[in-house]
Amino acid sequence: MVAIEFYPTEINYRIIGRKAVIHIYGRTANNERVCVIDENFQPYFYAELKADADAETAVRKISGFEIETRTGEKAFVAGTEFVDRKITGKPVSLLKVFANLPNLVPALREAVKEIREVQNVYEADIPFVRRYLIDKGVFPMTRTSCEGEFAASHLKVPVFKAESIKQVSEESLANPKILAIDIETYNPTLKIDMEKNPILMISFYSRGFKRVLTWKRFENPEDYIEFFDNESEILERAFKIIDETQPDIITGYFSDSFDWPYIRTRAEMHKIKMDVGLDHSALKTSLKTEETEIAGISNLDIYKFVKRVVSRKLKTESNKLNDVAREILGEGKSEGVDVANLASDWDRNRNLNSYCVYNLQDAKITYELAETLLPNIIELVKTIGLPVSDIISMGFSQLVEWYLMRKAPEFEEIAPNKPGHGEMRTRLSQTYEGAFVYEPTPGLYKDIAVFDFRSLYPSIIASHNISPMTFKCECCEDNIAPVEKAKYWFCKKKKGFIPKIIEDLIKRRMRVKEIMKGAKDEKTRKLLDARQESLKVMSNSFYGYLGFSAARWYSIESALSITAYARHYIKDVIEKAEKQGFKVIYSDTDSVFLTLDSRTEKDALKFRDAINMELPELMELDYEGMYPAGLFVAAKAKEYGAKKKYALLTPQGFIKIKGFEAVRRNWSIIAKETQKNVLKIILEKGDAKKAVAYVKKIIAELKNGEIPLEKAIIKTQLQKAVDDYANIGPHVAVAKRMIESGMDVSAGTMIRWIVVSGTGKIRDRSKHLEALRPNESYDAAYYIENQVVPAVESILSVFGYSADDLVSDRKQSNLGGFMK
DNA sequence: TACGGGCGGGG
DNA sequence: GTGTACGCCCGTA
Repeated sequence: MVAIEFYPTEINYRIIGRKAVIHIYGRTANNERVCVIDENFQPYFYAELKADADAETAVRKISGFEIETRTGEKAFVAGTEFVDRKITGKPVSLLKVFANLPNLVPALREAVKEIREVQNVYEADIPFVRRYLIDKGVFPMTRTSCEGEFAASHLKVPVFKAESIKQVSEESLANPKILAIDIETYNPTLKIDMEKNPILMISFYSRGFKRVLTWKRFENPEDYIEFFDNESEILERAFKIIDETQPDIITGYFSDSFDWPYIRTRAEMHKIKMDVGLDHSALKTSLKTEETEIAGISNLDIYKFVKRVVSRKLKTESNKLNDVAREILGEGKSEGVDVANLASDWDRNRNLNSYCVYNLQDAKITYELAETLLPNIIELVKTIGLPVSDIISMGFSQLVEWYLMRKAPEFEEIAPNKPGHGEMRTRLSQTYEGAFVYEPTPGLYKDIAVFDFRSLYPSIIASHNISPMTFKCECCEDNIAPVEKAKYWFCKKKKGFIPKIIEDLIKRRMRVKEIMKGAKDEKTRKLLDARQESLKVMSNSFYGYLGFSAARWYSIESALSITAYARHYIKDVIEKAEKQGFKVIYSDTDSVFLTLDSRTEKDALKFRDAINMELPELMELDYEGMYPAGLFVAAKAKEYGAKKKYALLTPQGFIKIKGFEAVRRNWSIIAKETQKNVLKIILEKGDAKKAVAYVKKIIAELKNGEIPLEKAIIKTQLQKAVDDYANIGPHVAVAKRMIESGMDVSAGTMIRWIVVSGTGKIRDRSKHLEALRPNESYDAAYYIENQVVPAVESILSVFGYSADDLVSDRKQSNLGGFMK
C-alpha cells in the first residue's frame, strides 16, 4: 500500500459491478490530476421500531428483506445493527439498515416503512456522495490523505484505489485552475430560441490562455481567434479545449441557464459527442433545476453566487455581468459594441472582429469574477463540506441545513425528516411577531449617536440556548423567555446542539477577526476576511432557518422566542438611554439612534459600557459612531414618522439614504436626482429655504425645457404580455404602440418612456423614445406635479412647506432653517 | 394590507 | 439521483 495526499474538487459515484463506487476527483500535492475511488462504502438509513414491537421479529423481517423495483432491479437489505442516537435531544435506539445500492434506497425505505413493527425511517433521503463526505469527515478543497494503490485507469486521469481516507489539515488547494466560457448566439429578435438560432462564437479564458472560436472568416483577426467552417466544428473544438486545458473549475455567467443548455441543445442537433466528463460521460444540463454536470470538473455559475450572496453588498441594483464586474473589478464589458446588432452584422459580414473581442472580454471578466470570489466560496465549501458545484446552487437555508447535517453526528443527533406538503402548509400559515421598530418624530436632527447590537439574533440563540432540543426541558421551567402570549422556556443547564454550533461560529469569527488585525500581507488579510465573512453569513442564517417552513430542524417556538428576546433587549436599551437623559429618535431591530442633548460623546461611550456589563457574554452593544445630521420624515397622511425611511450625513460627508424613492428604479432620473440633492442640502447646510430655492430652480428649468430628455425617462418592466393587462397603465399603452411599430416586446421587457405635452390621458401622451417626433419634448407640468414635487414633498413638509409653496412663487414666512 | 404569480439573467 | 430554487416586486382583490 502507498499513501497519497490530494485536494478533492468534485465527487460523484458510479455503479460498477453491482457496487456503488465513490469517485473523488482532485489535485495531488504535486499539482497532478487524480481520481481516488472508494469501493468500500455502503448506503444505509435508520429505522425506528414501535415501542411495543418485538425487536427480534422486526430484525428478522428487515434483515431478510428483498424487493423488486418497477424497473426490475433487486433491492435488498445487506445488513442491520442497533445504534444509539438522539432525536432532537431525546435518546433512542435505532436500527441501522444497510442497502445494496444507493439508488434503490427510496424503494427499500418505502417498503420498510410498511412493516408493522416499524414506526418511522430517518436519513433515508441523503444523497450518497454527501453521506460519504459526512461519514468519512472529508472536506472538498482541503488537504486529504488516503492509503491504497494506483490502479488501471478507465478515466482521463490516473486512478487511485483507496482503502482508507482522512483529512490531513485545513490547508486549501492553493490555485485551482479555472476556465471561463462564454458564447454569442445568432439572435435577430429579443427572444432567445436555442432550437432555431446557432451559436456564432465561443470564447475561453484562463490564466495565460485565451481563445475565440467562430465560423465566419474576416480580415485582420485578433491572434486568439480560431476560424472554422460551421457551428459543429466550433462545438467539437470547444469540447477539445475543455479536455486540453484540464480545469478544476469551469465557470460562466448565468451559464447554467444559458450557455450550457444552449451548447447541449446545439450539440445534440448536430449529433456531436459531449463526452467532456473525466470518465468520458456526457455533459448534463437541466434548465429546470438550472444545474450543469461535467463529471470530475466543478461547475461554477458565478452569477448564482453573485445573486445569492454578493448582490446585497453591491451598490448596483442589477446583477448583470457588466454592472457587477464594473463594481467588483472596475472593468466591464467591452465598450462600443451592442450585441443586439450581432445578428444583422453577422449576416452582412460587418464588425465581426469587434464581436470576437467582446466575446473574449465577457469570458475574461467572468474569469476574474470567479477568481476574486473564489476565496469566499471556498470558505463556505470548507465550513459546510460540500463541493463548489453544490454550494453554489444552495440558498441560505440549504447552507445551514447541510452544515447541521455535517455537525449532527458529532452530537449523535439524527436529522429530522423533511416536512410533507400538509406540514409545510401548516407551518406557512403560522406567523409571529417580528422586530421592534420605533416611530420617529419627523424632523432634522444633528449629532446623532448610533448604537447597534453585534450579531443580535445569533448571539441571542447562543446566550439563551434557543433550539428545538432545549425547548421546554424538564429542569428549567423558571427560565422564562419574554414571549408575550405563551409560556416558553429553554434549558439553562445543558447546551443544545444548535446553540453550541452557533457559539462556535461566533467565537471562531471573533478569533479570525483578531488574527486579521495582525495579518502580514494583503493576501492573508483577504483570505481571513473571506473566512470571517462566511462565518458571519452562516451564523446570521440560523434564525431564518428555524422559522423556514421547509427546514428539517424547524422550530417556530425558537424563532419567535428569538425576536421576543430581541425586542426585550432593544427596548431595554431605549428605556435606559432615556433615563440617562439621552433623547431617543429612532430604533429598528438591533439599532438605536440617540441625540446627546446636554450629554457628551464620552457619556455615550460610558452608556454603552454600562449596558455591556449587564449583557450575557456573547452579546454586545457596539457604538457605531456619530452622524452630524439626520432627517426623518412623516409617513403618508400620518402625524408620526415613517419607519425605515430616513437619510443620514456620515462623518465622511456621504449621504446614507434609506427607503426614499431616490433608491428605487421606477422613478425618472430628474425626480430621483432632485430628491437626493434636496436631502444633501438639508443635511449639509441645515437650510430648508435653500432646498426650496433649489427645487424651484429645477421646476423653472423643467418649464423652460432645459432638463435633458434622458432625465425624464421612466422605466417600468412589463410583467406579462400586453393583452393580459386589464388596466392600461402608461407603460402598457407604450408597449402596445411599440408592438404596433414592429418591435419585439414581451413579458420582461423594460419599457422606457417619456410623457409628452398635449391634451388627454397620461397614457395617451406616454411615448417610447423612438416614437418621439423631432423637437418633441417632455411635458413639464407632468414632471413637476407627478415626479419632482411628490419626491420632495414629504421632506420639505418637515419644515412646514407644502406642495403649493414649491410650484407658486408665493413667499412663506417663519419657515425653514430650524433644527431640532 | 394580504396574497398570488412571475421574474431574474443570457443574445 | 437516498434531490427539485427562492426571495423580491408587482398587480389585483
